[in-house]
Amino acid sequence: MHNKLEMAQDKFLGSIGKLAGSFGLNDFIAKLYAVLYLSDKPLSLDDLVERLKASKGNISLNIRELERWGAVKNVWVKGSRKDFYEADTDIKKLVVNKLKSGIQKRIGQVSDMMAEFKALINSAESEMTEEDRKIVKAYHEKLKKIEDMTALASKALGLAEKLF
Amino acid sequence: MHNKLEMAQDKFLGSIGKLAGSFGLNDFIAKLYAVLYLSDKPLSLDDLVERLKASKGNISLNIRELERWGAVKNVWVKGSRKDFYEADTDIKKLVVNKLKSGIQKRIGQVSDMMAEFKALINSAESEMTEEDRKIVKAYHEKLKKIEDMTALASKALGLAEKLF
DNA sequence: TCAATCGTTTAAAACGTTCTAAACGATAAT
DNA sequence: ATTATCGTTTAGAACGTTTTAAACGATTGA
Repeated sequence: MHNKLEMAQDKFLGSIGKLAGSFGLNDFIAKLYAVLYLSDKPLSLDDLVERLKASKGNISLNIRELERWGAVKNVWVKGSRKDFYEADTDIKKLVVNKLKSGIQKRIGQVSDMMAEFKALINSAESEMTEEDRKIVKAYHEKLKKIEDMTALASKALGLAEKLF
Repeated sequence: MHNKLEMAQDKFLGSIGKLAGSFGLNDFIAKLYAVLYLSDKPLSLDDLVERLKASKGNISLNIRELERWGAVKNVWVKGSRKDFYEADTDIKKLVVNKLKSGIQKRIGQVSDMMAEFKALINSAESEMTEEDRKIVKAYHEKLKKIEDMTALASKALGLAEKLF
């Protein structure tokens, strides 16, 4: 590849990495995907080692993660016994799926969390003082607010799904 | 506070921490906010040290961060020269604001990133081979997809804003 | 059968982030 | 004035995560 193009890509990869990092996901896996996404042909593990100057192990690990996400697939290249990888270029689908499942998981976690907390504070009722009961009542009101918010989040997710 | 209540809260705090962590933000700051959110009265730095079994420094640092977010405010308690803190209980507002500004920032980053990348690959044009030109053309098509997606994200954000 | 070429696994190193303990300056009480 | 009580700052410790290099097993080719 032309040198200036590679330099341009490198800058791009750096930004992609930062962006991904700020979303709480690994920089490197994002760069890896980006390289495959921009490539006009499938790349081998060794190509990626060379392109990203990272260890085989690291790339192997993260490629498998990308496969698990359905973001990358293994393709056969005639005449080579290496594995070659190719990005699924439907970025929108990938991002939306990932966000959707992520949000749903979190909403589920919140529900579980709330249920457990409520069960615990209620089970303590028999041994509570009057003061404690007041506190617990206040808890329930505050928890209600959180529940309202998750309900809204669910609704918003449904709307967003239609939009995309 | 009643012992069982405290244990219940501790479990809750643990879950909150994990949840926050999975969003890429600090566990501890989430627990800190949660304690203040659930508390029926403002708490001092020392109260929080005792409640969370963490160092003063850590709490001081994270309280200031919460203040910066508008999630917590310093209140005066008659008869004490300590600082007391109180959670802003409008969780919905807090979460929505934080998400909104976060998403907007990211969208901006993507735009900047794309602009820079395009500028770089175009500036290289004069020294490019025919093959390079083909690659660049393919880049532009792929970048277009990303731009479409961010545009959609902006639109979705606008809709969500109305909903909340 | 032996050697070379793969991708994966693993134990340890490197790294950034978070946390702590101690020192500090500021303010208030004695 | 001196001491006690605050919150903040900071240098280093602790921690989890990520990355590497090397070893490995499996597969292909000679």
